[in-house]
Amino acid sequence: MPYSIGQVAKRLDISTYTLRYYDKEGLLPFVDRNAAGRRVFKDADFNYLETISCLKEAGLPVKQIGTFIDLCLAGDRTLDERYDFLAEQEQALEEKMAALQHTMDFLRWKKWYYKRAIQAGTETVNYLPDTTQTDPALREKFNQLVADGADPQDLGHLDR
Amino acid sequence: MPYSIGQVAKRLDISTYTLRYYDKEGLLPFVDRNAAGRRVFKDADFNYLETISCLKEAGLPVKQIGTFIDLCLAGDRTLDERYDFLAEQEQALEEKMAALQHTMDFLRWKKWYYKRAIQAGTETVNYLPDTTQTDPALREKFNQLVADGADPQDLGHLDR
DNA sequence: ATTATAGTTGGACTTAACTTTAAGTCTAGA
DNA sequence: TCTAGACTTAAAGTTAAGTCCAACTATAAT
Repeated sequence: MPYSIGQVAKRLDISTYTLRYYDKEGLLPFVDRNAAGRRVFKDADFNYLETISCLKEAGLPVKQIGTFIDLCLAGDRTLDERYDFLAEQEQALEEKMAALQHTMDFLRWKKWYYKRAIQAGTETVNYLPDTTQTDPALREKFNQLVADGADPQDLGHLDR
Repeated sequence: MPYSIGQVAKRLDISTYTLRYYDKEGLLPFVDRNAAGRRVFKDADFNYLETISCLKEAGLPVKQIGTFIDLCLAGDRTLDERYDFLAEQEQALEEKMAALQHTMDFLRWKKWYYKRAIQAGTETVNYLPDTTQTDPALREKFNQLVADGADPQDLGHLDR
């Protein structure tokens, strides 16, 4: 039932330094201390710890996570605020994931681009004549292939 | 056809400081200089700049982006290496997106959790009797609802 | 010719999120 | 009782990615 900082660190696969840093930054006000002043984590604390690591994964700065933890400890009168906070984070995360999907699309187009270059033995097959600029029609073609149902992951696949 | 650092900064919506920093870190070795020593960007450079911003979006550190740019400037003999580099980034990005989806799932479960709490007027509806620990059966129930085809985005929706 | 604006450099500063150090305390086992 | 290992704190150090400053140069418009 009670866990030391070292045990928690191992279980969450983070360092004790990090846990103490979080505590200093106000993320762990719920952690008890024993007579010797050492931190004593309880099972219920893992709910908070899971939330903290989720918000961290979502890209929130430590300070904002602290704000949320404060709301949690303030009791039922902050239920609405907590809901709104999470809804905002959901929205932000949706946007971030859409951006990453866009990045992924670019990566796949570039893989296809290099697949063509490797097969031709030279990057110039992708350039406009007498330039070092990528032929815009090529990207159009890639987009068309994807729009026509090709798997963008496969399009750039290359066996050597 | 030629662009100043300020024009490029505006077009990419980043600061001139950032562009100079990238240059200092070796990300822009392809940029020309005029007689006065000022950077002169050409149209072809935007291919590189787009790639840089994509890799940045993907979360790559500036140094690794520099490595890739170096490969690009080394000519056709690095085509394979460049392909592999991009394939690795694609893989890493897939993993990151999966992790973010997991984070999103958690956020939506918590929204549902708070929706219940708000409707009951107290968070205790979510706890195991006589504890402050979340009832594990509740999360099971949420997972079940999602597995049964409910939209997790809707499940936590709350009108007030 | 003067002035405003945009560019140059090297180097210092900032912020976030750790990470380490120093100096000391506590606890369990030989 | 002694020692190893885990803990405590405050404070300093690190790293990444900018961000800014000082001192200077170049260009364009009045």
